[in-house]
Amino acid sequence: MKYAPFLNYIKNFVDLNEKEITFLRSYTNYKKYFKGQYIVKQGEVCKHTNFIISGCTEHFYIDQKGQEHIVTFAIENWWSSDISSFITQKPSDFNVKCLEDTEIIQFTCQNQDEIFKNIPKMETLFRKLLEKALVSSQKRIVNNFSLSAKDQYIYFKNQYPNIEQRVPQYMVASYLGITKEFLSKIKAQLVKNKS
Amino acid sequence: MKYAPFLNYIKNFVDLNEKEITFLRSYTNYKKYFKGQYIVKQGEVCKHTNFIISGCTEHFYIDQKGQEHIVTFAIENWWSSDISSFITQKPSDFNVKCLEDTEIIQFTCQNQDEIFKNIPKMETLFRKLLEKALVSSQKRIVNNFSLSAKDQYIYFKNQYPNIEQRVPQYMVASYLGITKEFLSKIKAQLVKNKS
DNA sequence: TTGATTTGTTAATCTAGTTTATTTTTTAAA
DNA sequence: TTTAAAAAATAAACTAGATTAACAAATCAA
Repeated sequence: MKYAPFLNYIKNFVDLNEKEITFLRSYTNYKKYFKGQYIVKQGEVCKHTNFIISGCTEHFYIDQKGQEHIVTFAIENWWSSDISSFITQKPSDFNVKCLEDTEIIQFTCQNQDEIFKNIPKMETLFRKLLEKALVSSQKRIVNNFSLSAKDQYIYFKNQYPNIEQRVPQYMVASYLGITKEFLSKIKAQLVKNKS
Repeated sequence: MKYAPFLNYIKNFVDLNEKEITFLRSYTNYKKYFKGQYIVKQGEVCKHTNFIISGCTEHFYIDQKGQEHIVTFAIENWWSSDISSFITQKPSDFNVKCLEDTEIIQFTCQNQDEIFKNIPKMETLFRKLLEKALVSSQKRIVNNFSLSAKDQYIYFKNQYPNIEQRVPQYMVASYLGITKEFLSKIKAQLVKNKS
């Protein structure tokens, strides 16, 4: 029953009856990707909103200078897509790539509209999820303003304790917006000060 | 008719009938603030979502080191509140202060729920507004990653051409996350290179 | 109309984080 | 089990932007 983790997640927020669950299932679909595969590609339209039921993804882009920047990671029970491209249906500025074998439940823009029309509770859920996502995006900007690289790293570890072990260190550095060399220096410093 | 700019704004996105407009008006209220007054105060709960019909506000916070950071400005036809505090009804980490005399339409959390329950189109509108807000918040993080302070300033001027003339330069610097001295240097440099 | 406060400029010095280069450790494939 | 490739550590030279300080305009209150 591949849908179970998805339906359990939804159940945390809203109660759906049998009919609504059936509807939701018929307007979404399951997909499996392998490590290294792309779910979204920079330059192509992001056609789906994806919910991760297992695995781990990185969201990154390549800037004009050819530099790669990781915007975020996503793991089980997170949503993973490029909203900007999804809502405008224009080419995406981002890549979503699997760092592990990854299973998702996904739905298209059209199907999302149908879901919201037929199950208004789902639109309320999404409105609330967006509120939370906006709050944490703003929080990240604020941290960028106020915290040193070291404190941002500590904040990242506290907020996402499960992620650091699953991704290479140079990716954490990229997420933090610093070089891998500097993160290495920060970690050495933290180890020294602890003892 | 103080409500006109607000209703016109709404009309850009959704069609409301007379009954819905009446409902909306009875669940919102008009308020006027003078230059220098606070709409939201750090440490107090943000009780309203505010829509600016005239004027200009700054959203800022004071960090542990006592430093002030401007997170954003807001002018006519923008929403202005602290979502985090509004949705949790916990004390806000931010201040919203009027940089000019400012007129707003506002509604409480409870009334927002009533509005969404009675006019589902309004919840759809807000869901879409939140999507856009999230996209532009993410864009700001991306710019922070990729652009130099100079290019971020240029981006700011292009994206918000109306704001720079209305606020002092040191506030623009604060918004950009740089010192006023450095912004002054950047501007001198831009003037020199233009000629 | 003047003094006081707010805003903006310039320049010297300083520092958090980058760049470049080399070495070491870990991982994974054969 | 060996070996090549990927990831991490270390260190020196470098730079974008901060800090400090002194001063110049502009605005405002009285």
